Amino acid sequence: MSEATEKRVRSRRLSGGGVKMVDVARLAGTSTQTVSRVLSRPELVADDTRKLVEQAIRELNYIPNSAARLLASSVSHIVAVIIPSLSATVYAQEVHHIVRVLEEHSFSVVIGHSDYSELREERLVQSFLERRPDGFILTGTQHTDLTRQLLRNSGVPVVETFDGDNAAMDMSVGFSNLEAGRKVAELFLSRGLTRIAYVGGRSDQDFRSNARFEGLQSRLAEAGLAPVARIELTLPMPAGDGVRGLDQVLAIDPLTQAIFFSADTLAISALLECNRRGMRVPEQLAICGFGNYDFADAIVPALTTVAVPFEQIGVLAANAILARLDGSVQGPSQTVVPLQLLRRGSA
Amino acid sequence: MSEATEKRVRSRRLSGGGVKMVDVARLAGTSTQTVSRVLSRPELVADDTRKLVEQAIRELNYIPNSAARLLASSVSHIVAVIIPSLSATVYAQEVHHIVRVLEEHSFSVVIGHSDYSELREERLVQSFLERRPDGFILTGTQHTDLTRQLLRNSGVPVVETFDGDNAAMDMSVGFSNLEAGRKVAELFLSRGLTRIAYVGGRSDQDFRSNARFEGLQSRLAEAGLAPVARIELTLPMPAGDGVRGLDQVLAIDPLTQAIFFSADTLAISALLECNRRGMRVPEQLAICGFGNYDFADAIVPALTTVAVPFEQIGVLAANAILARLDGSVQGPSQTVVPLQLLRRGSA
DNA sequence: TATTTTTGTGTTAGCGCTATCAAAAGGAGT
DNA sequence: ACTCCTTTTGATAGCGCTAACACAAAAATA
Repeated sequence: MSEATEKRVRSRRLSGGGVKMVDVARLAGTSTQTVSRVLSRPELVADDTRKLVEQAIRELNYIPNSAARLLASSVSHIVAVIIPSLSATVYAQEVHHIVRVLEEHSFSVVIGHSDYSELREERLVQSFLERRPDGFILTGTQHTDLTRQLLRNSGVPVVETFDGDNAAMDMSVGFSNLEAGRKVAELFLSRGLTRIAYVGGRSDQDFRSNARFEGLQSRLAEAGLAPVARIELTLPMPAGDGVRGLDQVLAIDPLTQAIFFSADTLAISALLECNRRGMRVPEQLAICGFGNYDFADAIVPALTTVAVPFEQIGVLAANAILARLDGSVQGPSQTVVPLQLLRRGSA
Repeated sequence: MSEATEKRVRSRRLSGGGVKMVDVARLAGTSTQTVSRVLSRPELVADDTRKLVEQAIRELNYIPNSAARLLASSVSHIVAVIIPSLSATVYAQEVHHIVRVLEEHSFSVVIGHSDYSELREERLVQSFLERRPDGFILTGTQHTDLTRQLLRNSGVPVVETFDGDNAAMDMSVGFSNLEAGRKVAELFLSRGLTRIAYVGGRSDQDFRSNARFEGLQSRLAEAGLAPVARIELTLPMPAGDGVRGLDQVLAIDPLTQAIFFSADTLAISALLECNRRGMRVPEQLAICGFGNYDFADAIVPALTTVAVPFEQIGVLAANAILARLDGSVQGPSQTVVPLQLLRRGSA
């Protein structure tokens, strides 16, 4: 921001409302301390005084300054949330519920996008720490050393989400991507399918997709099989990438019998493309998605997929922060939410 | 938060890092003012001094306290965004781009959900004002009187989004819902369809859907027609509501020839249901959606819909705030982004 | 050389609030 | 009446930073 800007901003702000606690105190005929108490611990103030103060607050349209409060009390009532991107529905869903729960407890949520980059995440953590948040909610367990160090030093409660396979820094709320992969392998095997492919995000970007692939691979290995192809798409993956993934798989092995897509959006667009091409699903090609997306059961055939309780993850993550803050829970914790394989028409 | 909580939070915070600007100044052998300058206007500091200070900052892992900065300078670098809900893709998209643009200019975004309620919006505005944001981005132009008054008093730049039909408080970035409705009516009329229904949100919740309906209705009226049905669904509307809307329309008039759905999610689930029931689209029933959702052109038949540049709205809204803050733009402004009717298979 | 201007840095006084302690007022017990 | 508590309120001193000015040193000008 330019020098001129700062000036302009300040003068605007000063000219605006500008009612302070002293003004309220004066009008109510009390000290600022009493006003402060009415706001934060009204039970300590006599009823008559409290009403007087509340009246003055209303009359003056007084709005407390949270910066001054934070400075004096070191409580910000802010929770910082960093996700890869809000344009992926799963994260938007998660954040929705985080915001919902935290709003009820009068915490504000600040949001940042890591864009699937640890380095961007690090920068965000650094910048968010300036606001002295009371909690951090991150995605995944992959972070730079500096990120870890900064968070540890700050002493802020941290929840890592979406990864139930790896050790967390502090608290974690996730699901087992490994298990998801194994479940899908299990399903394909039970149908006697052997030529199985995987389509997911680039392995250097999408660590949780890697775990799903590993789960798939390990279960196949136990049956003496190996995936016929693994396609890596650059993040973020628009729905249309599903068709590209499908084509790449078929280019590698035209006789592929089953594909596990790391996201329902990909699976759905691939499935619809199969319909258009007259490729029969699941007879000719079985398709399994991940996430139980909105339209997964509306299309024909309905999409077989792994249901993940993303909303629940958001709620639990928010609650984990709250529980730590009010002291009802002390140490680290790891919560793993259950997955459900939804067997429908496509596999 | 309980009394015990506050104590715990404070003691945690005090024990944490706790490096302040004086510590940096001491180590660098300068005054705090010089450190402050290195952070905010490094060009004013001699190269040697600057390096010394930067070194000290790194060595101590110093992280500035934005609350103290705000208190002293009245610039928060926060923009508050209030949307109905993050679980609706359109708003998630918008917010994604708001966050993206503002992050680049080192602004933080705090998010709140109005849940389609003016009263909740009012409460959020009140609570966000405590953080002294440098800007507000709201959804729609429908607000309580107190909301307007608070915002006006605060002097903060405000952008209202998604509504290009009504007058804005300050700045606005939206599209004409009215025009959208008229465009769709035009399309149906050009196909010779006369029995036309509308499915959207409840009229006391979804004001922008109301405008779309009015557009539809007014254009039909010009042709001497009237909608055969208007279905109002309670928000938020999950995709499955599309089928309910479809059923309600057919219950009122089984001979309905065309339906305009106020959101693609509804239209898509209705269209897929028609396929399942063997109802031919568009011959038997034409369907038009709104929003050009992800899978709109992947289904069969492809969904005819109104494309709205939601991303662009996010970008423009963020830029409007930034432009106002750096003084390059002064007064109120209204930006109306263009809509595009995408004629595809379903209508 | 004397004088002005520019550049770089330090000093001081808050920003608006809360923690902490002090103290006054009222009530209960002896 | 007296002490001892409880309840309620106020005075004071920061929280960590920056704006505004003051001032010294260096550079430019006369």
